[in-house]
Amino acid sequence: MKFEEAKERYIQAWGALGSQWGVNRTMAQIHALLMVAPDPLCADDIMADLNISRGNVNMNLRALIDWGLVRREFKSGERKEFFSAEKDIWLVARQVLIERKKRELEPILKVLDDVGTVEGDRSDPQIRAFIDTIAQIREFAHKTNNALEQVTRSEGGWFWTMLSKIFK
Amino acid sequence: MKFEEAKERYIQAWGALGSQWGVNRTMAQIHALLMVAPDPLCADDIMADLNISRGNVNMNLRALIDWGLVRREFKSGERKEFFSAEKDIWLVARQVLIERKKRELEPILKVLDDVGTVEGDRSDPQIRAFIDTIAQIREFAHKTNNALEQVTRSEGGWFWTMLSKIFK
DNA sequence: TTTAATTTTCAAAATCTTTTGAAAGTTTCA
DNA sequence: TGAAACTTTCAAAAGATTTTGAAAATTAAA
Repeated sequence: MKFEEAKERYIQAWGALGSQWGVNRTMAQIHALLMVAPDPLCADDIMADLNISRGNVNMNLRALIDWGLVRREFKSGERKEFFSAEKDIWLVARQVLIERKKRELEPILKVLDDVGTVEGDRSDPQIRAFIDTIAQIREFAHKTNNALEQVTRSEGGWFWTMLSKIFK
Repeated sequence: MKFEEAKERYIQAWGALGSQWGVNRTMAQIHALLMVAPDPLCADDIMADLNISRGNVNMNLRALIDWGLVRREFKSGERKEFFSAEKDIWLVARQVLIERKKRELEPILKVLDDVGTVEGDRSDPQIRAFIDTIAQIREFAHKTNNALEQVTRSEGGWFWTMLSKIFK
């Protein structure tokens, strides 16, 4: 396979993966592009490579920065901004876990804690089933949250450690 | 909080969570509803509860069955079909991991294996960076795939086991 | 077989999300 | 300061996804 074709296939696949996991396809594609770029890229580079508008590039770059996956870079002698992505995939995964935990797991924890305090007749099968299932989900969510907390605390080799623990 | 309000909050939150993770909001809501229902529900029950059309209920129920999260139930003396969801949240999580692994992780593994064989001048920084990053992602993806394979193989208490290993 | 109950399908409509592009804003340099 | 280079914003357009609802298909009882 030629380089251009391989790069295209990889970027498309990464975009599709993002889509399936609720991440904007273009955001994932920009991320994919930056991950394989040997040097930081500017907005025009990304516009040309992915064939998208300046506004689109700008918005998605800011989202990536907000997710902690992309950094602004300043090149001496250049007026415009450049951007680069973390290349260590373990650190990328860690950062994604940290953000999704904060953005998605923690808010639902709050809801589960709230609705777990429902008042009502516990002999009503509707209410009893609700309370039981919520208690179970709540326990699961808290345990998952704690596990992620631990796992993302250690910066280096955390996933290796975890994997070797699972397998042994 | 009253039961109806709590149930509503929980179903909305579950739907939003699904959305954020690339799952149809209504599909997640139907799943949420079935998880707290003490007995199997029929299409009309779900239509009434969530205020959605019959076609919508039908399509999303079939998707849930396809994901292995909902079962058809037959009630004696009743002509219509009823539906129930697995209530053990650990088994639900396991099933979701199994399906996402199959649907999303494995296809990208194939792409990474393919694009890793790119031909070209390794002294070109573009090509070198591409090959290096792909190799890293590929290793990560394969390790994750193997870990999930192991973790989802054991039916009971798998997650507990994993969690206790992470913490010890 | 006929009829009634129920489920499934899918084209069109509604809704939601993403993208564009041009105007406004900001920064840098002469 | 003024002008050029560059970035940001956001309303409108395009595009994608979801939902509806009525017709077709299926199933079970009479």
